[in-house]
Amino acid sequence: MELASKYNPADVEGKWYKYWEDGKFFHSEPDGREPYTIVIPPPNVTGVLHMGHMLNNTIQDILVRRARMMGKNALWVPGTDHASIATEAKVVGKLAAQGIKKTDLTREEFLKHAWEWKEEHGGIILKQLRRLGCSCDWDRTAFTMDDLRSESVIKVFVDLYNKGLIYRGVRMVNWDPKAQTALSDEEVVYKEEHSKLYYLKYYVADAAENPVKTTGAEGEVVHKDAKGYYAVVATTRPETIMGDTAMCINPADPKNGWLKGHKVIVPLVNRVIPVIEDDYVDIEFGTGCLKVTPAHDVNDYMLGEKYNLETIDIFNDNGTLSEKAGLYVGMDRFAVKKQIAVDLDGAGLLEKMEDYTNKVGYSERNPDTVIEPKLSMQWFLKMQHFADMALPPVMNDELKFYPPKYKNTYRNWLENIKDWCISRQLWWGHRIPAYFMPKGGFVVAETIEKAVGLARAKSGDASLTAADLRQDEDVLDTWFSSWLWPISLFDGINNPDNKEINYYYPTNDLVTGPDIIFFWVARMIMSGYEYRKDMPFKNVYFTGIVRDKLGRKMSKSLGNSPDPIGLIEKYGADGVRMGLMLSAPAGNDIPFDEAICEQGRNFNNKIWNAFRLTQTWTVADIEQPESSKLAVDWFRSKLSSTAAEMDDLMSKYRISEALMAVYKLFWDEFASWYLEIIKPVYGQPIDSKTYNATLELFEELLMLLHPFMPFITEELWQAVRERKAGESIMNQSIVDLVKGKADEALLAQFEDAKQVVTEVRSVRKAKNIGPREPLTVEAVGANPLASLSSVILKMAGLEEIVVVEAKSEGTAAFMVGTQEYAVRLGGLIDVEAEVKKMEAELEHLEGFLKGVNAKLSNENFVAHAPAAVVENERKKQADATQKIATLKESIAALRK
RNA sequence: GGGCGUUUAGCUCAGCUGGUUCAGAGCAUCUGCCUUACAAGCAGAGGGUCGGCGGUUCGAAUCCGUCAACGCCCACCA
Repeated sequence: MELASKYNPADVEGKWYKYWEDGKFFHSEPDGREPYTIVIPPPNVTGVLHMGHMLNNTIQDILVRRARMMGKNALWVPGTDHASIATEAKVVGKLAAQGIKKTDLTREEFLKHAWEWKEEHGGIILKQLRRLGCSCDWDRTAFTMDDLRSESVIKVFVDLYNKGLIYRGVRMVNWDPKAQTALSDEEVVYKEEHSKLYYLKYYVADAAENPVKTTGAEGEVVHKDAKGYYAVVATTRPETIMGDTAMCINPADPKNGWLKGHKVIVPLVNRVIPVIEDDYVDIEFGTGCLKVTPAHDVNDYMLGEKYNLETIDIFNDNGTLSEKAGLYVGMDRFAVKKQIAVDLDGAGLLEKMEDYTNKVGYSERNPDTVIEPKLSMQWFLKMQHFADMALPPVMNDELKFYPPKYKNTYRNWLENIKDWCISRQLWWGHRIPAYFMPKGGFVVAETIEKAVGLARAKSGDASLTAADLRQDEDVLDTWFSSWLWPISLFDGINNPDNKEINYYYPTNDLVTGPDIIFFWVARMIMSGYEYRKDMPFKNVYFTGIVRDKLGRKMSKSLGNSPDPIGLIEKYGADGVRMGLMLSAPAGNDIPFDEAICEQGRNFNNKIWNAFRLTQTWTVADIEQPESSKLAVDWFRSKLSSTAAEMDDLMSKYRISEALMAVYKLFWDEFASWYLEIIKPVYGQPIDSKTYNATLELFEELLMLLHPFMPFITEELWQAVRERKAGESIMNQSIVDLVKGKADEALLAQFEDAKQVVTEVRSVRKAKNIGPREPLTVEAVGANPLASLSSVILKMAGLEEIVVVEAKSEGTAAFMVGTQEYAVRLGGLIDVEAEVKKMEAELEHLEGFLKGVNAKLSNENFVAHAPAAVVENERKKQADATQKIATLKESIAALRK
């Protein structure tokens, strides 16, 4: 068979993926084996694959494929998230492009459009994951809004409500005026912004009946002009003054003490408001006077509660000013901000403006929308109960975080937990199962039928029917369904004692980004303990963020994100997987440079060509050369020790290091040493013993590589020998490889032999001697590597290695350990260069010896250091002394 | 304003509780090679006073303190 000299991934990837999928090799059912389970972090149903997904899913696939080959019953459950707000925003956008406004549609009509969109775009990402090679059990593909998952969500809501953990109430929430919904605290992203601090005049209103009494005390600041006394308030939000219902000072503030007990006038609005006192106010900030707008600021709300202030909500849901504002009604909040500054200034009420930098909250899903703190009626989940359960297992490492630094982040959040606003004023999502009764009040139930029953009982009106009940319009936060994912995927909410949940739960590894540690990871841990009394996963592996090579986040607007499918087409899925993994140590951000995929592709090619070499040989029943026998023994040991090393690295989630270990094993040890040793002279046949051993070793290498590079390894594994139908490399066991014993002594000896070969090659290069020019090497005194002579002869192109008492003239010497070797060069020797080289080494060694001697002559060292360390220093001393003597002799011999 | 993390070769990173022959890897670089598996390759080579300073110790890249730079998370200073 003629094989191309370059591996072409496009020829094989589709073929083998289909083979795996058709063969149901990814499918898992509970059985007697130990399970290994991963649930996918469900990507947004309408999303497309980006580099973050590529990284994340490559890691998961490596873990699950390796577990499968380690004899576990491995299951990776795929699925997608309905992504309530993000998807709804996309659908709204698409409808808008068609000239349809959401507000013109009924809920049912809108949902029809949304489902159509989901059918059209949903699943693209799952197809893309197949291109990557992901070994998900597609038969189990789930969706957070499919029937089972929806039923689970509703059931949990009802349960938590009945437990008194869910409540409904008017609270200050984060309002997204574009999507017109409340958001949780976690969905608000704060960005630093350059803005202005406006200093506004609030005139004293009651100077007539309550004369202003200034004390003249030190530090007092009194403002007065023709119109009377006034206070100055510094604010970044002048457009909210219509909602002011008090002004607040710190009772201990000497600047403003004279304002105590007075009333002031809100500028432009002309409302008279009281001056209240609270030590919440920072004396140092601005003027020490704070305007209090209970409806539009979280802290002001708190003050409002405390002092029973009136709350004037001046905004409509879409961010324009409402009737209650009295001024600027119908104008957008940002237009008002501009206009009111002009108007205040015109009225002489703006004392000054200063540049100011502050943090402004934006919607995570509508990144250009400024969040408005707003009072509204919402549903909340009490979190303290959950935080109490979820903190200990992580802190005591029952549930492990990799890297562990995220434990701090986690703890910090849980120790300052706030209630979770779970309702969203959206249509795409799980509708809250609360039903309002005609005469007020509501009931919470899984179904309308149950709700009717409850409503009759609660209201005492037995004639109530479903038509009388009005279901809450709101849906639940997306994360209120994803937090159940590891349970709901196995139907463990609806059916808590089923075989699957009992078998697969708790899952093993969760692979995700640290950006959703609060949104998702923490909450899954909470729901896990609430509904299974157990952790949802044993380990969490936090990946880094994929950045471009300049260290910037990848983003659409920067256009610095490569197209993953394009990369796969260019380098092959295996090449891209490898490129990503080589640059991805756990927990660090990944500066991704497309060039690294070349390394992956080149490695594929190397493997391909190693296979190609084996195909060129003719096999004969001839005697096995000594060197080949040694090579086989050595490489078996090498493979075992590397397999064990990989196992250790994988257990610590040091995936890129495990990959590097097998990369070097293949390229440096197998291709550069093993194959070169056993390679027959061109045209000559290979003995069958070596040939068979080589194919076995090659297969074993493919098995170790398979989790990282599934496609090429399957292709070659299938090509190495005839396979039965339905066989696949992905089902082979690597347990024996990992447990294999290595002959450490042989490995060490081989390293020395390799060093001899390298030294000889180095001499050849320095002296310009061709690689096939036969040479003789002298081993001075003895040759401890005699047993490996056949290997050294072949690899260094030597005629023979002779043991001599003293080395001859005209040789280039080198040392391996404490053993001296010398290459006979005849007339080619350059005495001066040789002496120079040796002198340099001598100098080096003498310096080294000096250091060792200093240590050993230090009484403190000998007295305090452990015996083994001292012993080692003595050995260093002896070795160095011997080497120095040898070198000196050599130099003297050359000089004579 | 708190908290965490990072700083080791040109680049990306290892280096665990201080001591296994003067600090390692991959990539990149340099030199020589189209040697019939592979130029997406082969062979050889060079390259770092471990961010600065101070301390503990017989001994520090490794522990402590401090400073600096960068990054991340959290927080109600309008």
